[in-house]
Amino acid sequence: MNAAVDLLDEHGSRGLTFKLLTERLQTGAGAVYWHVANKDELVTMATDQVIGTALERLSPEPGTSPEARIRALALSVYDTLDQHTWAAPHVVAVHTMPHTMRLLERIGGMIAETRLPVRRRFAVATAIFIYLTSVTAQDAGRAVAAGPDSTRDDMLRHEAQQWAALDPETFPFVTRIAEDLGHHDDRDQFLTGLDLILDGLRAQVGDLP
Amino acid sequence: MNAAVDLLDEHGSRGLTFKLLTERLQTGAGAVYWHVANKDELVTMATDQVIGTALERLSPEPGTSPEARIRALALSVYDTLDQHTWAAPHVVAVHTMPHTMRLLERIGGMIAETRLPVRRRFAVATAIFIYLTSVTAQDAGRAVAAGPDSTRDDMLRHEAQQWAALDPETFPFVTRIAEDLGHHDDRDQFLTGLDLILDGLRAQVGDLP
DNA sequence: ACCTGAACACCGTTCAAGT
DNA sequence: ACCTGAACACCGTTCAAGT
Repeated sequence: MNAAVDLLDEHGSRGLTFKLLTERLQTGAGAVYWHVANKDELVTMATDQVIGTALERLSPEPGTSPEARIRALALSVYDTLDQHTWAAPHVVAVHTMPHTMRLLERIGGMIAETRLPVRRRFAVATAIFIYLTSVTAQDAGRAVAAGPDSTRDDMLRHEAQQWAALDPETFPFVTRIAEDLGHHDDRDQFLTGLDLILDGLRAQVGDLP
Repeated sequence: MNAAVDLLDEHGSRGLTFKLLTERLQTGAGAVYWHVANKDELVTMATDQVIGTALERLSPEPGTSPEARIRALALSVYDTLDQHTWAAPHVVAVHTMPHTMRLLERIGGMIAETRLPVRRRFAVATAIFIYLTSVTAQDAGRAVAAGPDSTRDDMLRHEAQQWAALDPETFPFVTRIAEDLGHHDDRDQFLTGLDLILDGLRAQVGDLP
């Protein structure tokens, strides 16, 4: 399984083949199939393992507000998945896997410390959980699409140029913000959305220290 | 291209093969490759076309607040992508495609009607755009994972049982909300997160009529 | 300019046989 | 119980040849 994570880091989920895996493990294909049902399950298990490392690396930080700790937790997961860009798109299928359950449990625990009404806890905790996993997946997916050959900046510059080249009459907004895209950071962007959600949460709870 | 969308609806992006496509179009593989570079590009173009239909089906609804119109737009896209579950995961790669640009333009235009400071418009508009596309992608991805054989309810029930079966000591939150998962609706869930974001937006703008 | 379709390289999965 | 590795079915992509 660790070998699978390594190979996925090197080649991505598409680039991982049973040939590569059996070569590295010095075994036959059947050996792998004795432990997993198919390639999907293999990648899913590897993905859950990555989620596990994100939880491990997090320091407790007691004393701070639940919202701040949710923020820190979300960032830790974001950064970890950013290092394993192949993993994020598979978090979808992983809702029932052990480490991913631990992640939801942590978020829920923090929400429970809030003065949010009990009946709203499920909805808000899963909303944050879903925001976290799915936006991370999208950002990581874009990083994969960019490829290791072209740098992220090159790609953003290229995209910004395409935006700027659009017709300003039909695309007044997009053409005007095209240059903002140039110095855009996915991580900041992720935080902006997360903070909007946390602001919404505070608004529902009533903001007191 | 329309044939591609139909086949994708029938078989999903994995199930779409050049064999199926050339049979339906009564041509050879080379004919398809004359128009697209590879399968990825084919699916990307089909995905953008789906986004286009989501924008088409939307009625203008003038007079309502920008936030309410963003909500309606987001729901339209959500529902359309929900009917083409194969598409959502590919919206990532599509940020530069024509209809997807129109979507961002629309959101941005509505944000511009808000009293949000100009320098924050880019960040907030893309935050909403990213929330919309990526959460939709996750929900749709889960629908694909469930498969057409087992119903959604069966799957949720099964997942809820797994949650309930966890150790209540280490998973106090998850086990307690397990039953909420039973009558859970992805669409409501999507709205909960969206409303949190819109609440956050209103909090930043100052809520006036 | 656009299409044909056979050929190629490759990959996930299976399975009879081994230990 | 767990591993071996050859064999199978299939699929994306290419390309010389056609119109």
